Parts: sequence; structure tokens; C-alpha cells
Amino acid sequence: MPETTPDSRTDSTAPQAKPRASQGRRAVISREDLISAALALVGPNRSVSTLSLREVAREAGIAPNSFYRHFRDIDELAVTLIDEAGSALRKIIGGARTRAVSGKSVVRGSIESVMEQLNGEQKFLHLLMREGTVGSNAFKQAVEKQLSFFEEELCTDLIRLADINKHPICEPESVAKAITRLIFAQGAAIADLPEDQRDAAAEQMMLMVRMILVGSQTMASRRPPL
Amino acid sequence: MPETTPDSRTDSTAPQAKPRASQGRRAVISREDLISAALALVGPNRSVSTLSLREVAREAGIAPNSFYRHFRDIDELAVTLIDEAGSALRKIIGGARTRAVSGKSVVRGSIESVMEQLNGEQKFLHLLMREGTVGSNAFKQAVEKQLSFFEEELCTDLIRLADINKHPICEPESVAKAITRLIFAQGAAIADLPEDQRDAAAEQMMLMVRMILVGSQTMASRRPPL
DNA sequence: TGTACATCAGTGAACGCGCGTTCACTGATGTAC
DNA sequence: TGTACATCAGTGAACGCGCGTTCACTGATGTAC
Repeated sequence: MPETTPDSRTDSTAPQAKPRASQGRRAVISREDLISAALALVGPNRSVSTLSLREVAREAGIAPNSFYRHFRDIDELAVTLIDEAGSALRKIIGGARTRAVSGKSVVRGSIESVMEQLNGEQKFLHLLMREGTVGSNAFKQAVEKQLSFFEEELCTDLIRLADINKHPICEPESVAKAITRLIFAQGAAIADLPEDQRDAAAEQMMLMVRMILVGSQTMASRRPPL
Repeated sequence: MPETTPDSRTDSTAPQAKPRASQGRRAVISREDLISAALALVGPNRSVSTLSLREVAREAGIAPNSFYRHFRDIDELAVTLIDEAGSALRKIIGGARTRAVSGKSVVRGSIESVMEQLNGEQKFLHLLMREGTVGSNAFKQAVEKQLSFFEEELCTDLIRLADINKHPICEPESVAKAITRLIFAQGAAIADLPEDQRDAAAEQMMLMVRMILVGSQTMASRRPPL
């Protein structure tokens, strides 16, 4: 029976990720339960790197050492959390983007989708925004990987839209990177703002994104693209 | 004699910051020594929020409880560290900016100055880039304050240059914010890059900044500025 | 100049705490016969 | 169908560790007389 979920796990870093599912006592909690517990604990403000193994186990309702049945250590859980947050977020934003295919409102649609995430209950976004600059190298790489996924998808969209609108842009990779990084950096700051200032901050963010886009279009029209 | 350095210290948050200097045993270590010890410990990768009181005391060569003679707690030291990093960095970059007053090379001069910091021994920049998204609210606010100082200075420069070059830009505050945030976000990522990829990353960062500037100029020329 | 004294930077020992990790275990389950 | 057994998720107790914080202290210094 082949593995049906290719998913985002790394190649060989899950040494005890239940290779079997047949014999022995049935599991009462799962990897996913621990992830949920961790997600509940980080809330909107805590960093994954401050989670303790005992704390997560307590939240999940198991003994501390039972944790080792599911993850090698707390860092493996943290990286898994980052990966899951990234893919969940890409799914959400990707949905918002394809829903609003009409012209350049793609930018607005995406950013509004990000803001919804910020204002809502979801913790994925906070999590991703927070872990990029601290913690172990494994953390940073995990975040970097997720961000580059966003960049790639945005880059594809930019090129597609440039073709449709006959508005070529220069260096779409750099444009995508600038927009992605700016949104994540600003998003983290906006998340800490009081509710009534967020809309204005979101508008400002849209203006910034528009500046980047207009700039790249202007630069493309000065020199022929490529 | 009026206070010549308005500086960044907060109003009343240093309850035991040596109000006297006359009686009693002479201090063998100072507040500054503790700050240096902390700075040495954070190095290029650690977050200030992971410093322990005992660790800093050990590094400074004093008993753990002697720490309390200089700071209320470890958080007060961390905030002080952030403030000092910010003002040191503003001094350095401000110098680079005024040195290169000729035309638009101000942008290049500033970014090269930032890159020098990244490549060099100084830890101020790493520190500021790292602490904005994690840690207590006090940390975040301290970083936010320093970043907004950068923004203000950059905004002033942008307006001045726009006047000189007869190239008006729209919403200089937003432009300054976008550039500042982008540089700090990207800088943190570049700091983790291997040496040989940094120059390329710096060039890309300059391109991004130029896109923002060009975009804001283009948008200003479409609608009359203000 | 000498002496008593107040000041206060720094100390050493101790506290209780939460942590990660280990150990030998328990007991529910699926499988082989 | 019944029984013996292997598997293995979860446990409870214990370990040693570094932590922040406290306490009563020591002893160098400046000041008053």
C-alpha cells in the first residue's frame, strides 16, 4: 500500500512517525492532537520556540514522556507546526486569489484575505510571521521555505496578469519577493495594533504594494522587458 | 546648560539608575558592562528574550544577585539594549547618508551602510531586526519606536530630495515606512545567508527600494501631488 | 590628622520551580494457533 | 471459539539542571567631627 499523502514532511526527519498502524494498543491521542494543543498555546503572541514539552503534553492531556511517542523532540513539533501553518495559509490565500480573478483586484483580494486572517481566530499567520527571525536555524529554514512558496505563487500570478493586462513588469521575482516580505513584516506589526487602526494600516499596506507594482511597470516601460 | 541630547530614554522606567555617585563603595562594574556582556552573548543569532539573568551576570563576572543593583530585571536590560542598538544604528546610517549627499545615491549609500553593518562585527542591526516580532510587548514597543525614528529621518530626506530633484513623490510617509520595513525584514534574512550570496541579495534589495521610489514618483505625476 | 560612622556595591548560600529526559512499568489490542 | 503472546501507547516516579529571587552578610569608601 503506497503512501497517498506526499505532504510537506521533510525527507527523513520523522524517525518515529508511526510507520505501522495495526498492532498494539490503539492510540488515544494523535500527532494532530499535539499540534492542536501547541497551536492553542501559542495564541496570538507567543513564539513557538518558547513552548515547553511538558506544557504541550499538559495541554494535550498526556504525560510528559508520552510526547516522545509522537515527536522526536519539541523542535520537531515546532517545525511541523510551521509547515502546516504555511500550507494552510497558502490554501486560504490561494482560494481568495482565484476567487477574485477579475483584473488587478487580485492584489486587493489577497491582502483583504490576509487581513481577515489577522482579525480572525486563525493563528497560522501570526505564527509564520513570528518565527522567521528567531529560534533555531531549523525554524528559520522552515519559515523561509514557506515564504518562498508564497513568492513563487505570487510570481506566477504576476506574470499571468502582466500578460493579460498588457502591462509588463520588470523582474517579477524581485517584485514578488518585495511584496511577500513587506506583507509579512507589516502584517506582524498590524497584528499588534488595536482593532480600530487596522483598516487604515491595511489601506497603507495596499498603497505600498501598489507602489511596488507601479514602480516595476514604470521601470519595465523605460527599458524593454528582457 | 540645556540638555543637548534629547535621546531615547523613557520617562520614568529606570527606578534605580544610580541617582547618586558619591558615597559608599565604588562600583566595580557598571550598567554599561552588563549591556556589553549581554551584547556579547546574543551574538549574531540569539534573541534578547532568551538571555537569562544568571547568564549575563556570569558573562559580566559578577554574582547573579548583583545584577539587581543595576537593573530592575532582565527585561529592563533588554529594552535598554534595544534602545541603544537603535540609536547607535541611526547614528551610523545617518552619517553614511549625510556623507553621500549627492543626488539619489543616498539610497545606495544607506543600503551599503546597512550591508556593512550586516557583514561587520556590529550586532546592533541583528538585534533590532530580530526582536520586533517576539518577546514581551515592552520589547515590541521598543523596537517599533526605533523603527519609527528611522522612518521619520528617511521621510525627511525623501522630501528634501524630492524638492531638490524636482521629482515629487506621493505619500512620503508610506514610502519611508515601506522602505524601512522592507529593509529590516530583508536584512534579517540576508544576515543568515552565506557570505557569497549577500552581494546579490543587497542588489536585489536596492532594486526593490528603487521600485518603491519609482512607483511613488509615477503615482505622484499621475495625480498632482497634494 | 585621626576616628567613628553611614552608605551601598557585591557576595554566598539557600529556596522552590519547571524543565527535558530516563527508567521500568501497565495494560489494551491485534494476531497466530 | 479460546488461549497464549507480541506489540506498543501511555504512565508514574525520579534524576539532575539552570533558573529568578530572597536573605543576611561583608567590606570598601566617603563624610562628619
